[in-house]
Amino acid sequence: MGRTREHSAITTEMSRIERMCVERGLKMTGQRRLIARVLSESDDHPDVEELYRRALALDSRVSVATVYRTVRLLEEKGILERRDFGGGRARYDPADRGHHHHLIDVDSGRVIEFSDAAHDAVAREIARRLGYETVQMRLEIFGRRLPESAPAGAKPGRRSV
Amino acid sequence: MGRTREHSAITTEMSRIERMCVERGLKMTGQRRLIARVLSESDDHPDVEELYRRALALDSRVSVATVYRTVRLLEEKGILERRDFGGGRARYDPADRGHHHHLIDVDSGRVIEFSDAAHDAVAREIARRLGYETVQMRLEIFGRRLPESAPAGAKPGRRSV
DNA sequence: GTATCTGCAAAGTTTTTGCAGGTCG
DNA sequence: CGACCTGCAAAAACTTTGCAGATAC
Repeated sequence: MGRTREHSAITTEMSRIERMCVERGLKMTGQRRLIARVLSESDDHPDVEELYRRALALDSRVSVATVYRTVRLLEEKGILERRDFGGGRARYDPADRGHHHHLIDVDSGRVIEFSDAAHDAVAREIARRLGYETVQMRLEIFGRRLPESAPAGAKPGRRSV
Repeated sequence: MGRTREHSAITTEMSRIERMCVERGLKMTGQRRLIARVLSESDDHPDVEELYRRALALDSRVSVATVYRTVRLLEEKGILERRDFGGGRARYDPADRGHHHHLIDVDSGRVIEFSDAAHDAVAREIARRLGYETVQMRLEIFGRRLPESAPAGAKPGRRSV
């Protein structure tokens, strides 16, 4: 919580997202740098409201309108992906984190994130056969724990299968 | 445009969705019957606006508010599934239709339904590897039309259907 | 310098809700 | 009859936009 206020101090380092912005020739303003940093430091799927809150905590010189404008810009540039998890708000996910899907335990409600290149290839091939190039995809599996040799201490977290 | 106009004639038959409502003990009003019928006769994924339009064409004694209230009710009862295909509007899909996935054209908003046994097998195998038995799954592919025999004048619009 | 960006607030969209009257069971 | 439903319009929730001043390159 207690994020120190370094403000616009000796920020020698460029955030991961900012680097992508620069690579794409975007004009970098203080606000964009700020939002890029917030995005780089987030490993969840924040909505605009949440991004705005996190940005404000670092520097008050930013408005919601700018957050909206920036995420839209970054989405157009392929830096962010917009996700619709329901709930009426768009949520954002840096595109360089790779796709991940969700396995939802129907009994406990727990969500396991995973990624699977083979699956994605299959899905992309389906799209191609239908005449489409895949821009984004979302797979949600609802499942029930197998009673088998279940490893006892299974921990939540991203997994590659 | 030639939607058959049986109107409120000798509607001896109960629509598919209406039957599901009755089975769940819902009070059936004229509006709910109407909306149930529209849903039963639709084989796409209409949003509320579109449902309202189709309902109005059959009987003018219905309001958007009631359509919103009804789809929410039917969703809670498991009769409808709410889909987020982007475009800002929720779209609805009767839950009793067979298992299928969706390919969403990000430019036109059009939705293509498909099913693919090979894909489902892959997904089931992923779940099994994670220690889960698949109960249900949902795949949504967002794609852009491949420049095959594409006519030159296709402009990416905000959305259509 | 100049094209672009930003904050503010007002306007747009989509969905929900308060209320008075109407309907189902 | 009593509980619930509906229409209407106003409100809420989320996102976009017009404009004047500020800023990056």
